[in-house]
Amino acid sequence: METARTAAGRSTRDQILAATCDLMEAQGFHATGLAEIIKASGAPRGSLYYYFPDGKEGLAAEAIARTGEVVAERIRANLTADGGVGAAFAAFTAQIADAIERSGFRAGSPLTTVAMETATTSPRLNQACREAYSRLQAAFAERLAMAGYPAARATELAELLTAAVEGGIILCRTYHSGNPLRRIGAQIGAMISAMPPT
Amino acid sequence: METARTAAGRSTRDQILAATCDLMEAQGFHATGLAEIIKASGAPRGSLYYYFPDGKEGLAAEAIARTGEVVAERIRANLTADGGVGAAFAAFTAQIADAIERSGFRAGSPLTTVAMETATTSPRLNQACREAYSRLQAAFAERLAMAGYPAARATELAELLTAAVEGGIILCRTYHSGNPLRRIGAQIGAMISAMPPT
DNA sequence: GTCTATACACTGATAGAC
DNA sequence: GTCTATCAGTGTATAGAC
Repeated sequence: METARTAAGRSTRDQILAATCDLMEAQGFHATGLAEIIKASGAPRGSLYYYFPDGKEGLAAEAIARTGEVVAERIRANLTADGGVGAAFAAFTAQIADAIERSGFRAGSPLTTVAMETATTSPRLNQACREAYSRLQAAFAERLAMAGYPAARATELAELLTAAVEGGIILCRTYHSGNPLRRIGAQIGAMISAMPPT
Repeated sequence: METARTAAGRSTRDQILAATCDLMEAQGFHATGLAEIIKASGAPRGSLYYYFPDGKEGLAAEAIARTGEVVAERIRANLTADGGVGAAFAAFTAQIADAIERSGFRAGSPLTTVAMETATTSPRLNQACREAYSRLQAAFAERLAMAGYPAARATELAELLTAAVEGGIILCRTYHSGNPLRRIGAQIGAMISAMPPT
């Protein structure tokens, strides 16, 4: 399949997808209109249904999938195991807190809103969210396994880390401050450090 | 101000508010229409703007406030300190997991979706969410203080518990299972038990 | 590939009768 | 207090020209 390229080298399809990711992260599924996506992406108006014949739901499903990959990759890249997993996790959450602040509290937890909106109303988007969360958890688990945790324990702990980060981001965006996540990361980090991998 | 009562003894205003709480918990703010609220509440069509002259936003703000009070009360009632705070927290999360399953994964985290949708788009709803979350955290902190934690430490730990529960519920609703929250509650509970209140 | 025009179902909100 | 009628706006989606 041929893909047209813009001057910036990103395909029109890609621009639409990227704008969808951003807007749904900030506002969720229902608050984000197709018109808004087109406007934000700078893509040609007529090409949305050409590239995404399934309309808004198909577009959102792909956006969720991409977000899952991007975030999982970010976990692998930024959750370094130097100085122990506990300290590394605290530093990782602090990094996220910085990014949330820089975004003006529009970014963070890019799956949460859509996941909650569609958990029982769109099987397709629910499935996409499941797969995306599974990727995040797998990325955490991979890092924990590398730090010496047995596979089962790594999986279990990864689920806790995923939830703690999600919950922390919700508080950050609500309170317009990065500090809740920083404090949560520090506390979980200390707890991890106090408990051996065993 | 006089308040009309229905046969069931609940005011029309109350029915509308209760329906709004339920629907926004399941779907969020933008997906919930006023028509849907009227239908679900069984309230007279003409009375919505009579009781809530500020329209949807005012109605939602009150629903958020009520939800905050209800959930904080539930924390105080169900987070018993018997057998240590760690075990009590694990039991508390298991209770929530049961309720989520019983609801068909429509209930749980009644503030999350609206909080995320409106964090940067509606100052009024953002403020309502802040106050609601503060009540939850205060309820947790109160229980921790009763268990022997110094005030500052209780506040900090309460923030972690709030975030962990929120994050766990997101996973439960996404995966259509109560187990993520049960596992998370057990892990946090164990960590708390291993660390003295100091 | 992209455009415009358009269909048609809502949405939240208001006015005025009863 | 409640109802109905109505408004203007927006939502997604489609058809057909270019």
